[in-house]
This record gives sequence, C-alpha cells and structure tokens, in this order.
Amino acid sequence: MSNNGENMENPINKNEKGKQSFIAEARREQIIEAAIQTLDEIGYVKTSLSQIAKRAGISTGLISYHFSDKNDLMNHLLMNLLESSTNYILEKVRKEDTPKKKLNTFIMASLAYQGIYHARNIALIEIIFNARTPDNIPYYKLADSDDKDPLMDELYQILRDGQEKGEFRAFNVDVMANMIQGAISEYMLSAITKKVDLETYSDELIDIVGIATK
Amino acid sequence: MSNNGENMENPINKNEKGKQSFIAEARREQIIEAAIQTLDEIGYVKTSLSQIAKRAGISTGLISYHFSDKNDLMNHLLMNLLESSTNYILEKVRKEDTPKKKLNTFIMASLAYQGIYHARNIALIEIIFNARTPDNIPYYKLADSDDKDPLMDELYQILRDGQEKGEFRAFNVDVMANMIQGAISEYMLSAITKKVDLETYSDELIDIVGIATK
Amino acid sequence: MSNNGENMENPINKNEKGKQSFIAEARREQIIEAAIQTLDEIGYVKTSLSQIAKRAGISTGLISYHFSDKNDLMNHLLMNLLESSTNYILEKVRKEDTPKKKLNTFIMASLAYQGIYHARNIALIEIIFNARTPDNIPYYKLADSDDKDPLMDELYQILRDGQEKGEFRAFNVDVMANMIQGAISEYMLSAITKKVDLETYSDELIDIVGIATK
Amino acid sequence: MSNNGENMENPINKNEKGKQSFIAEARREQIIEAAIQTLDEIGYVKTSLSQIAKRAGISTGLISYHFSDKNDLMNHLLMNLLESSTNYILEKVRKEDTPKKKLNTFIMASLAYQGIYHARNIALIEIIFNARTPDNIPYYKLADSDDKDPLMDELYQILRDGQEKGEFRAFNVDVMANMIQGAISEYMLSAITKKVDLETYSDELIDIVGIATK
DNA sequence: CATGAATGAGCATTCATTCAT
DNA sequence: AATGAATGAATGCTCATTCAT
Repeated sequence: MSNNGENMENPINKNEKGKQSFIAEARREQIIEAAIQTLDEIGYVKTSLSQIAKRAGISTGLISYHFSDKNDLMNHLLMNLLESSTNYILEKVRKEDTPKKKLNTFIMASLAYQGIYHARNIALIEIIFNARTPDNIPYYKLADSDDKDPLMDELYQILRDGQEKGEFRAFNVDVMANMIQGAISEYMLSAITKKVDLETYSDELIDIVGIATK
Repeated sequence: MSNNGENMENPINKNEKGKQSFIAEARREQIIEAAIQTLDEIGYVKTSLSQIAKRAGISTGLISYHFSDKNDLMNHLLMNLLESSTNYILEKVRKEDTPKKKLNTFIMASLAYQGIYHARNIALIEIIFNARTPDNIPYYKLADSDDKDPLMDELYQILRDGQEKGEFRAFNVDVMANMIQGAISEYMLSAITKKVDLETYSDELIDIVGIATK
Repeated sequence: MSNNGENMENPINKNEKGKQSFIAEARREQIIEAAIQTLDEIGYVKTSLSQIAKRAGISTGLISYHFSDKNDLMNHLLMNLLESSTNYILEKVRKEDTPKKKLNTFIMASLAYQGIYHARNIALIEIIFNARTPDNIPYYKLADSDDKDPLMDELYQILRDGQEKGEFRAFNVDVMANMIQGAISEYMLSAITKKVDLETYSDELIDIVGIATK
Repeated sequence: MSNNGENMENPINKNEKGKQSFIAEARREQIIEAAIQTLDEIGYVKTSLSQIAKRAGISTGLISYHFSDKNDLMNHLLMNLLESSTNYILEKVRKEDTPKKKLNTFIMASLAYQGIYHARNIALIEIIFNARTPDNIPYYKLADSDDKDPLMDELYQILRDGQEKGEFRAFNVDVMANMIQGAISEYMLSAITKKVDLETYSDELIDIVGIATK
C-alpha cells in the first residue's frame, strides 16, 4: 500500500475499493491514535513501531503495511495533529468580528487546546522537536516556514488588520506574532504549569498583549 | 575513569597528577565539543556514541572510558551548555544598574547568544526536548523548575525589583517572565529567522516588552 | 515473544494458534539444542548468543525473539537438562521394588545417563558451575538445596527406607547420599574416564556402596 | 616480561637482577592473591582483569605486564592453588605410618583444607570448571589426568599399599580412589553444607570409607 | 616498574523492515 | 488484511591488550 500523504479520496467508484479504503483508513486512524498515546507516554526517543503496535493491539508488520515508513507514519501524524489544533483554534477565532476580539480568542483558544488535548499537544511537541526530514532539517525549523502554517497566517492577518483599522498601534507584526506564539508555546514547555493555572495564564497574557498592542 | 561532575580544580599540587588530569580533561572537553557538533548536525535521535566518536576522531570505547555512561556524557554536556549561556547572559546583565536596563540587556544578550553560539544553542534544544530523566520526565518539564534555573531566577528578580522601584507596572511576574522567555526561545524555533534578522528582532522585542511593562 | 516457561499445552483449540505455537516451540527446541552443543564445544564462558545462533543456523535476533533474555534461555535450558536426566533415572529406579535394588539402579542409571547423553551432561555441568543467580549465588550452591532436587530426594528416600526395613545399616543418610552423588559426578569430572570404562565403574561402585551400606 | 610458569630462581647472581625479580615476584604474588579474592567474590565469568586490578589496588596494565596473558595468569593461579592444597594435605598424610591412618588423615585433611582456606577452594573450583586450555579442553577433564596430580597419586599409593599389607580388602583401587575424591569434592559443591557441618561430615565419611575398605 | 590512555573486537539487545502464510 | 517469524544493522557497553610516558 503505502500512501505518501496525498488524499486519494474519489467520490465515484466507491464500491469494493471504497469499502477496502474505508477499512484501511480506519486502521490508519487507529495506528495514529496509538502513536499519539505512545509519544505522550514514553516520548519520541523510546517510541518504536512495536511500542505503537502494542498500544494499538496489532502486530508491528501491520503498521509497515499501512505506512510505507516510520517517517511516513510520523508525517501523517504531524499533519493530523497540526490540522486538529488549527481547526479548533480557527473555528473559534473566525466567530469573532473585531481584530482585538480575534486576537484575544486566538490566545485563549490556543491555550485552551493545550489543556483539553494535552496528549495531542505533547505528541506534537515530541515530533516537532525530534523528527527530522530526510534532508536532516528539524521540523521545528520547518514548521511555520513560508506561509505554510495557517495558524501563524491568521495571527499575522489579525495583527495587520488591527493596525489598518487603527485598533492596534504600529509595531513590527512579525515580531509581535512571534512573541505571542512563543508566549503560548512556552506555557507547555516550562515549569510554570506548576505555579500558574491555564486560565490565569490565559487572562494575564491577554492583558499583557492588550497593553503591548495598545 | 568516569567523573562525577565534581570540579577537581586545584591550583596547588599540579604535579604528575595535575598533568594527567589535564590530558583527561582535554579529552572530555573534546568529546563534549564533538557531541555538540553531532547534535547540531544530525539531531538527538541519531546521535550515538559512534557518531560522536567519528566526529572526535577517536574510538567509541574511549568515550566510555571518559564518561561512565551515555547519560553521564549528556548530563555533563547539558551542564556545560547551561553554564556557558547563563554565564554569558548574566555577566552582561549584572553590569547594568536599573531594572529597565537589566531587562533590556537580558533580552538582548539572550538573543545575541543564540546568534554567536548557534551550534551550542541547537545542541541545548536537542537535549532539552529529547532527553528524559530515568523516571521518564522530559527535561523541558524539568528545566526551569522551582528556582533551579538561575536565568529565570534573574528574570524574576529583575521584574520584581522593577515593580518595587515603581519602574514597572503591576503585572503578573510569572506570566510576564514566561512570555519574555517564550519570545526569546521562539526566535530559534520558528521560521522567523528567515524574515527578521536577530538585531531587528532584539530591538523590536525590547520595544514591545518596554510598552508591556510600562 | 518470550515464554515464561509455562506449559501451554492444550489438546483442544489446536487451530491456527496451535500451529503457530508449534513452529515457535520447534524453534525454541532447536535453539536449546544448539545451546547444548555450544556449551559442550566451547564452554560456558565463550558461549554467546551469536555462537549459539551460528550453530543453529539462524540470526542472533531470532534468539532474542524467542527468549526474552540470555538468562531466560539459560533457565529454560537448565530446566530442560535437569528434567531429562531426572526423568531418565527416576523412571528406571521406580521400576524396582526393594531399597537395595533401587539404590543399585540409581547408581547404574545415573552413570548410564552420563554415557548416553554426554553432551547434555557437559552442558549441565557448564551451566551449574558457571551461571549465577542475579544475587550472585552460584547454581552449584543452590542446585540440590532443601528438597528442590527430586533426584537427591529420591536417594534420601531410598536410603531411609532401606534403614527402616533393616536392609541397610545405621549410617548418616546425608553423608552417604552425598558420597554416592559425589562418586557419580566425579566420574565425569576426572580423568578416570580414560582408565576405567563406565560399566566397570558402575559395577565396582555398586559393589563398594553395597558393602558400605551393609 | 611474561613468565611461562617455569620457576627461574637462580641462587647465584642475586644482585640487581635478583632484587628486581624479588619485586616482580612479590607483585605476581599480590596479583594472584587479588585474583583469588575476585574469583571468590564474583565468580569466574565476571572476573575481569580490571576487577582483579581494582582489588589489588593497581592498574590493569600492570597485570598484563607481569603475566603475558589472562590465560597465563589463570595458569599460574591454578598451579598456586593446587600446590598449596597438595602441600597442606600431603604434609599431614606423610606423618602417619599405616595405610588406614594415612587414608583417614587424607580425608580429614582434604575436608579441613576446604574449611580453612575457603576462598582458595572456591577460586580453585571456579577456575577448574570455567577455564579451558587453548585447545578448548576444560580443566576439569585435565586436572588429575595421567599421574600429574600428586594428590590422587598419593591416594592410589595408600590404597594399594593397604591392600598389599592386608589392611584393606580387594577392591578396584581406581574406583575407590575416585569415589573418595568425589565424596570430598562434593561437600563443597552441594547444599549439604547447610545441613551437616564439616567435622561431622569428615567423621562420618571416614566411618563409611572404613567399612567400604574393610 | 607502573600508569593512564587508547583501541578494536565482541557482547546482548532493540529495531525497522520484509515476507510467507 | 493481518500475523508471526525472521533478518541484519545499529546501539551502548565491557574487555583484554598495547603503548607512550
């Protein structure tokens, strides 16, 4: 089999092949969920196909059957994780109408996601900081490269929009966006978790960013 | 051999033993440098003793001779990396006299260090985000726990001091410190490197933080 | 895989699973036979998994697949060796009806086993005198401890029974049993093999013991 | 250096050379004692040159300097151990005048030696059952081969002498000697140690052998 | 004589991957 | 579609041995 990440959905011809694809798709989903659980529990370094297989209750060979490679699996998993967090946050942000409200919602939703989908977030961190492309480039250097990351895109848009509408002062958008993203990510990556709860952090960060953007 | 990390520097008694220790110390230093290079080049996951040995131009056995364990090597390396960045930054910060100046210098120096000691910074990231304690706790959850991290300690101190002296407004110190740290770290971890150069980022961040702290 | 030594024989349900288990069981048997051959040929100290694998004509990894550990393999092998010699001897002894006949058969069968299953006997010696428990206690100190060794148990029983029935005189049973066992073992462990053949040794030993027990 | 086991003592020329040889001899003695201790403590399999060096308080290299080989060391150690037990036993035996008394003393002294020089005895066992000649022949097959073992020689002599003088009945001397040797060795190699103390074992064994030889 | 530094081979073990069934 | 069996490469580590000092 082996699927390079392209979605080969085809609305027509959903007979036998569709059924098989459906089973295969479900298996892949199951494997991906097991991989998330594994990364959360034992971390990237110790995550082997057999550890994932154990958690999925299947044989190792079956993972190799459904993903061409360990790398292939990790890529699919990364897409999956990025998609789900992006969808969660963007859905909430797009319900708001002013740049200020959108920005606050962006921060709030980003942090809320970390709390609600804790395991997925840990898995995401473990992949981003450990996996590398075949060209040996770490994902953390690649992640929001160019305009590939719709989340950072949205944040840029909000900030630019707020400046145009006179809601925000004139700051460097790239730096401000990066600072906000850093402040959000840092919550998961530091020991502040033990001192400040997510809600307080969210409120205070919105406050600080409110002042910084004017 | 194996060295428990104690600093056995002793200016007196530098006879035979001192000479021998010197050779051993030089080798350990060399191995640590090779480890930094390896982590920078191929990442934590692929970093094996033989890869480090290859870059150091020595046999694998020699690493085992100078470090009791792969873990021992990584711990020494981590100490080394933390110490050097901490020293670099604190030295500059402590030359300043007002909280505001200290804060700006903190940001500036932190970012400058990333630029000057790029490989060391990558190595640090690779270890912190990949290595785990024997109890399976990732270092990134442990790193600035309590007041173990003198860098975060200094940042807290600066902020509290500034508030007491009326230079800074009344914000949540934990959250502000975490945000600043996040903003600093994020520069290395994102693609902003390609868009904004370090100096600009540093200037703009100082500006934004200046407004946020009042 | 790894098998904890439990006998999972189950005459019913010999469907797919039974077939697969059969293959695995055969492999384990083959590995154990190769281990016996290896111990016999090169001794415990030089016996490595790769030496065993070479003799079995398989890869080292496959041994690790079928046994959780080198220790696990050695334990299974030890059980196997003890069982087979015990069964061989006890089967013959229990056919006899008087203590005197039982004792003679015990000696005869013990020595006969050494001749017939020479390699197995060497392997047993190599393990018992070289392997140690995780607590560092050599097996030879542990072997017939308490009443764990059914062979020594039987010998005690025969001697006590003979004394009760008046066939044997009043000697110290522990010492007599130990002497007989020593006389049997010593045949394999000394150069007498070259001077006296097994049958003569057996006959003469029975004679001497006959006089010693009266 | 390396010495193949020949004693190069030379009463003349005991100037510088003699002094050096004396030091070297002392070092060899020290290494051999450390080896005995090591074998007793951790067994043959785990006995490495560095373990021996640690116990001797010297460097590993020094062992290699004084013995050409690990094998060479073990050979010297074996000679040493055999000599000391042989001397101990023969000295006592030769003080007696009748075969019967000599035989009893042989048994008594053999067992006594095990009690007094426990560590040396364990070391002897560990070597005999683990080490092999370059031709892969285990020492336990070689030990009392031919007439090399003066202890077994003496035992044969006693038994033959006793038969000639009419003190002993007509038994197979080889088998009787082997049985006695087995009974002596077995005490150390079994769990009887926990049940019967050495003195009782010695007395009872003398008794049994007395009856067996008539 | 003696050391500490260094090597290279060998060890048990884990792992991603392949393949017959 | 799925399994369990199997491989071969790689890993961290230990060890006997060598050698410059």
